[in-house]
Amino acid sequence: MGILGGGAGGVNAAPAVRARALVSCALFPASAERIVRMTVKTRFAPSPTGYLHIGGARTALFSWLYARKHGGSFVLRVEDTDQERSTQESVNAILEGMTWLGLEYDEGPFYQTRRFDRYREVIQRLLDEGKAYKCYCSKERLDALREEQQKRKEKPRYDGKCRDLTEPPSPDAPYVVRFRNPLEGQVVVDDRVHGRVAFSNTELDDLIIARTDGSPTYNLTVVVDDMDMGISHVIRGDDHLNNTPRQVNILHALGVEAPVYAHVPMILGEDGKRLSKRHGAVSVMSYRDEGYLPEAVLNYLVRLGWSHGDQEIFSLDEMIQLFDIDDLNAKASALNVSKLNWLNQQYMKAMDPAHVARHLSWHMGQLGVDPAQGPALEDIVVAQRERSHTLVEMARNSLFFYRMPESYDDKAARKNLKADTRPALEALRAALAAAPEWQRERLHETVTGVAESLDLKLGKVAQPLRVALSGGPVSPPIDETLELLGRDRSLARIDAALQFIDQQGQAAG
RNA sequence: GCUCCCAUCGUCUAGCGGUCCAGGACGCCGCCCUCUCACGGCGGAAACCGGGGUUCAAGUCCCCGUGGGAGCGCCA
Repeated sequence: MGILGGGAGGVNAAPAVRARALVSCALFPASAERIVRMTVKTRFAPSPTGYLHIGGARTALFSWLYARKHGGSFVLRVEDTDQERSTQESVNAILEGMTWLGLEYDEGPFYQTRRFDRYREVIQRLLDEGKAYKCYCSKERLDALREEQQKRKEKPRYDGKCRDLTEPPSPDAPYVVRFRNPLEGQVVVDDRVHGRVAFSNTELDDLIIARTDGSPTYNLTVVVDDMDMGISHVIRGDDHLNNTPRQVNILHALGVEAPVYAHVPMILGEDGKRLSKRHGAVSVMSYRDEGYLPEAVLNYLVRLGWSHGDQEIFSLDEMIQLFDIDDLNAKASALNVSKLNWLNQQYMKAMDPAHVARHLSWHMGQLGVDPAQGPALEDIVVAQRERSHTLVEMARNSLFFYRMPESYDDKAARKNLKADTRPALEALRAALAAAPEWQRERLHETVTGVAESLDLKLGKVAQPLRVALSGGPVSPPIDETLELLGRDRSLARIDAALQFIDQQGQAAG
């Protein structure tokens, strides 16, 4: 079960959806048809000002899973209205991260900068309908206002000076457009992870929806896009929870229903503090660089804030089938590298070695090794996966299969490559040179044979041999190591070790 | 400062009023296995933030406190 299990997959999800829809029908017969037809559409809407953040990747994963589970679609939208900070490199980096994780989108990427005409149209409509107004207040006045309010220990907000203005102060005075937020009542958000959250309209002010240059702001573009794109479920970080009532008000002013919201908690660093660069791996691609399999990262992320009983390992199909927003935790969760390491190893052990080998190949390349010049990587994977947590670790520990170790591990050499062990190495060299068949079981017999003939325990001959072959105290079982390394390389390394022992002897004498 | 959110082992979590002297996982400790390191197996230490209620019964519901976090931009 688990990792490799294709199994039942998403097919089983369909009846569940239907069952839920039927319940809704019973409660709201009038809207039954609409509910049944409503297709799930989720979105991931990063702003391209950096890399794909691990927290962003998790909300993207949740959105993606939810869409997949319900046979809906997943939209990628690039929120690049801040033209100062948005870059194409960043867009590429985000796309690269999504691709590496395998979170393919069904629609998009849509760029907000290409939809300015549409936003202008909506802003104009709001203006025409009196649901928005022009504000001529200068930045200076606004700054002063804010400062004063803070001094008075009040929540800084716009005072509505231009709200009821009928004439502009001067014919071509510059202005921003503000949304006319309701003065009374409250906005209730039925959040799928936080439950019912009520905000009083008196806490909200008239936010700017168009800047002096006419460009739209975030709260406006989000609302227009979610509306136009038919987003049914907005799954995003809970740092947006406070923006939600404003967005709901704009949506209502536009005459549409708000989508379902699910504000997922943010991810914390290992120290429980807000994730930042100093925590190391914050970008998704750094997880590739550090040797994690995308499947393991996905599994790790899905378990952060979500669970299904005691199950720890989920195949993609299982995730799709079992994931539900209602099972999301409301508490922020801290990253835990040791658990990721464990999971990654579980995946390396359970997945098809050929698949793991493809990833390992990239890491070998990073270390300057051409895997074609040595044992098949698939075999290396099988030999090393039990003693590696990451692909980087696996690659480093496997370097000796592809090139002569530059030096011996100090401690290991002192203990195992010395005059005392020379006879064992010599005997091994002779026996291995004469071995009729270079094959694991035979090699095992050869090594144990040498040990017996010298009346030594296996460890007494295996360990010096290990150091001779690998340069250090750790390697796969000695027979396996020999088999993978091959006869020529093995003999050459024993010779080198014998020579090393002699040199040490001379130096000492 | 104001508003909103959050609170079970170190960490990720189970728990959806009685089955909890709180279960699982990672990590940690011990033992077993063993040619090294591991893997694996077995065992162990380790938590309901505090205080009030509600109830026959509270980790589970309510309130307050405390502690964390987020938002309050012509950023997104």
